[in-house]
Amino acid sequence: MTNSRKTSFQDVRDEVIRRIQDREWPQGTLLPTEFELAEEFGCARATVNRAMRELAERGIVDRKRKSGTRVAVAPVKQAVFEIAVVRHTIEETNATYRYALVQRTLATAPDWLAAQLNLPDRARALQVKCMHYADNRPFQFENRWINVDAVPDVLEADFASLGPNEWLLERVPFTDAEIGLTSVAADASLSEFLAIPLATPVLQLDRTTWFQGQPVTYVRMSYHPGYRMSTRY
Amino acid sequence: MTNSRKTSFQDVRDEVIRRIQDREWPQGTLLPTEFELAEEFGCARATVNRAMRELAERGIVDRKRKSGTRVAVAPVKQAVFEIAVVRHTIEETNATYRYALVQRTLATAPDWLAAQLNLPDRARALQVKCMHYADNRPFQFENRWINVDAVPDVLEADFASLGPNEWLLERVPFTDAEIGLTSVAADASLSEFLAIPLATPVLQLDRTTWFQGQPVTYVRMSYHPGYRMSTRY
DNA sequence: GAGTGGTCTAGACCACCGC
DNA sequence: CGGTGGTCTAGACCACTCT
Repeated sequence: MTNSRKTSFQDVRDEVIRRIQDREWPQGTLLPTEFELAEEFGCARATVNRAMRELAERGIVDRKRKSGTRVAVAPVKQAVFEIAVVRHTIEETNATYRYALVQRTLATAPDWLAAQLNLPDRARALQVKCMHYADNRPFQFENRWINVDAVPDVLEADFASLGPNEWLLERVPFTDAEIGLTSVAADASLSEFLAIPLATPVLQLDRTTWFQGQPVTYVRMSYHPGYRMSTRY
Repeated sequence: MTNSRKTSFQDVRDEVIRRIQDREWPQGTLLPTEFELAEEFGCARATVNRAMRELAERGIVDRKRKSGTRVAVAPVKQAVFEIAVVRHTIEETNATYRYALVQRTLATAPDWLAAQLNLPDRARALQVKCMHYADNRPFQFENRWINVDAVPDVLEADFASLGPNEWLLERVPFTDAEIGLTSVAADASLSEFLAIPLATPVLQLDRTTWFQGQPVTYVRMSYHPGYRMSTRY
């Protein structure tokens, strides 16, 4: 016997998905109530609820009390990019990871950074520039500013062998982040570190992170040309 | 009185998050069992389960049968980019959207496309090039190929006033998609359409979509310089 | 084998919202 | 007001996996 002793919420979920995909329930259709579906599938209402809640989270259906559940009209597609530590990204491709510190400077935060992070006047920031290599080929250039007030310990970190990203993750797990993706032309510095011609198009990811409302760090990560950030959904 | 008549799964979830953020339960800590937490919070185990399942989905904790629940060590942060229809992206900024068809060509699929979409030999593909403007300024250039076998109706669509993206979404909701983001230099065609100098860095999003295993369309969307794809998490 | 999470049930009450 | 989804409970059995 197959392992279908009970009607599971996954059975309900998958069958509803099938009916939607097969146009048995076209866009905008009002679905049966949870009670009716529970009867049809011969299961408890909670089981149907579990299945439908998942569909609602995925944006496949819209649910409203009293109104009922409808097949979503314009499903908002979401692409989930996993932002992992660079080292993991590299090691996943079976390449050898190498880290190199380029510069570590303590200074008062420049105006634009103070504005970006909403820092008080004359706040101190630690700037860290470093490189990440895959099989000894330049993979990513990292340019980071760390809010010293938020992470006083950072003054004792030399970042000689461990990158600031991994260092921070171990100590100050952030609660909020803002990410941006742009395309920029390599300037003189970038072209040297990434070993590419001047003005080569480069994918640049910038991120600002906060811990419980306090700004922690701002970072710009520039990838080697040809890097493709990808995902499925 | 506040509406806290019962211990809700949200209370449990938020309290657990607090303890993790406040380092009461540092990374790697083994959490109490569901039964113990249920006792502590004075609620049913199912309630605790609901809360913990949500944290597991967010990657905040790792759960394993028998082993128990642990605070995730290197929380894999996920960035969710909403891939909306261009028109919505533009109208959200209160700009006026304008669409223009550039080219519509029916031909046999070129080899590279056949390979990309896994099409049979000599399959027909409809190529559609078009522009999306925001307040009459070039916003995005779209270059798309549509698998005619998957969407025969497409031959009757002229795409004169409605873009292929919106047309397809109404008819062939895809089930799977693969997305990539790269940075490219504007070629001659792109520099004309986007009104930018040759070789300007441009953010390019490419996407292949399938409907129940059958390839539907492949599209490259090139954004105007300065476009920043962003999100929070 | 035994401990832990995963799921299901049957019933209950509540919250929202359209009528 | 009444219908629908949202959630909680108490108990049960199952499935995975560590020892």
